Amino acid sequence: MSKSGTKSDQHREKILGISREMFANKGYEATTTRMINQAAGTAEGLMYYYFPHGKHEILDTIVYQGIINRVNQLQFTFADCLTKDELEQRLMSIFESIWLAFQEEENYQSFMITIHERMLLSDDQAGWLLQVLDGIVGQIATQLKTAPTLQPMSEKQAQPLARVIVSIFQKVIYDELLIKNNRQLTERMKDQIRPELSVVL
Amino acid sequence: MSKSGTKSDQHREKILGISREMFANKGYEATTTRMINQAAGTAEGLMYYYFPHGKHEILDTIVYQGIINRVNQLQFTFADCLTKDELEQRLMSIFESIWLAFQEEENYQSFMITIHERMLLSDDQAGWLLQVLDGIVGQIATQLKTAPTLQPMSEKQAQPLARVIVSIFQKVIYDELLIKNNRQLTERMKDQIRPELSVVL
DNA sequence: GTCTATATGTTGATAGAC
DNA sequence: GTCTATCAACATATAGAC
Repeated sequence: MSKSGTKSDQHREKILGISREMFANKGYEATTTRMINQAAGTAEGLMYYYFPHGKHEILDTIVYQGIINRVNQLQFTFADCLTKDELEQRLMSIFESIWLAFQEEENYQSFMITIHERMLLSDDQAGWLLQVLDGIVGQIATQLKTAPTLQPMSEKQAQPLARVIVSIFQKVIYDELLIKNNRQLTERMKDQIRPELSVVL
Repeated sequence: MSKSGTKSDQHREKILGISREMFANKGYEATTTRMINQAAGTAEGLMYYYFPHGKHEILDTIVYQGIINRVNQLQFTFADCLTKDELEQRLMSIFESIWLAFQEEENYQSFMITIHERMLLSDDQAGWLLQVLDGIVGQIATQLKTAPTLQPMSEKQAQPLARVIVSIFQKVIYDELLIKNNRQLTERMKDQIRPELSVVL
């Protein structure tokens, strides 16, 4: 809806895009409406035509977009993994997919905003992150139960194991993005993850 | 050094304590020097006597204190864990210790500031978090190698396993503190961790 | 819808008396 | 060391012409 390419909508989208970028890189409070208007190339007053409630309405809109856009699109199977090594390899490529998703500019910015401006958001607005991770856990658990490689796995074991695997992924992602400020997928990261997967499978 | 109870030092400490609390709860940018001065009960100008470079010097001082105070004081052993169940129990109590450490007011505030104001800090200032976690990994790995319960564990296995265990802990702590905004240790959290430990041991 | 001009309050920081 | 008074800059938001 209202996704049409109207000139006015383009202004609205421009403001949202610039804001998302600046909120993610400089922080919400440190980003002034003047900076947004200037970078978006729009006049001072116009912002309040599209967002009558001002700056905070922009933030809410961004995070809400983040929620609805982030439907899980990951697709994979373990059915063709006949050796433990192949299974490990498959999980590594799943990690790379997840990492890549977090690098996609809009996702990255929504992630950073969600973490850094948590106190300005509702529990619901921040919850999308947990939902995304849980979704991945669910998918991995489902596949684990049908993986030909491992000894037949009970429902009661697949779920915790899937959680552990996602914890391994999540730790690396959070450490790199939030602490080390690094967005490059390095061999060092993969060399760290591989033995961890190996030890739990 | 300079920990003496001089009147002036008390003023300095008061400003730092109030600032740490406010930076953690409201964010650095959203906290004004006026709020700090008022809450600390000190006059407008006095802040610049103790911190000539202003607001940012306070932030730097807080984070630097966070680094040097956070020497790892965790002590434990697996030598008396004769069954897998006892080992699991021991790891659960280690988790509770870590959780408790993150709840200690000063640690909690330093943690929140480090995450939320990451862009205002140097890599070095943010690095203490990784160091603390790595320290725990090291301790657990050392103990795993001498645990009577498990089949004798090679150096090459203990390290990844210890990393996995800490990943499990870290995921829960980050999810609760950063996303769910929860500081209470619930049974739900423990019930989630236990089967995960069980599946990797 | 888009613009310019401006109101109103707040910010971090300084000067200088005591 | 501690205070009061104040500055210049900047913030968000609004009014109103086009």
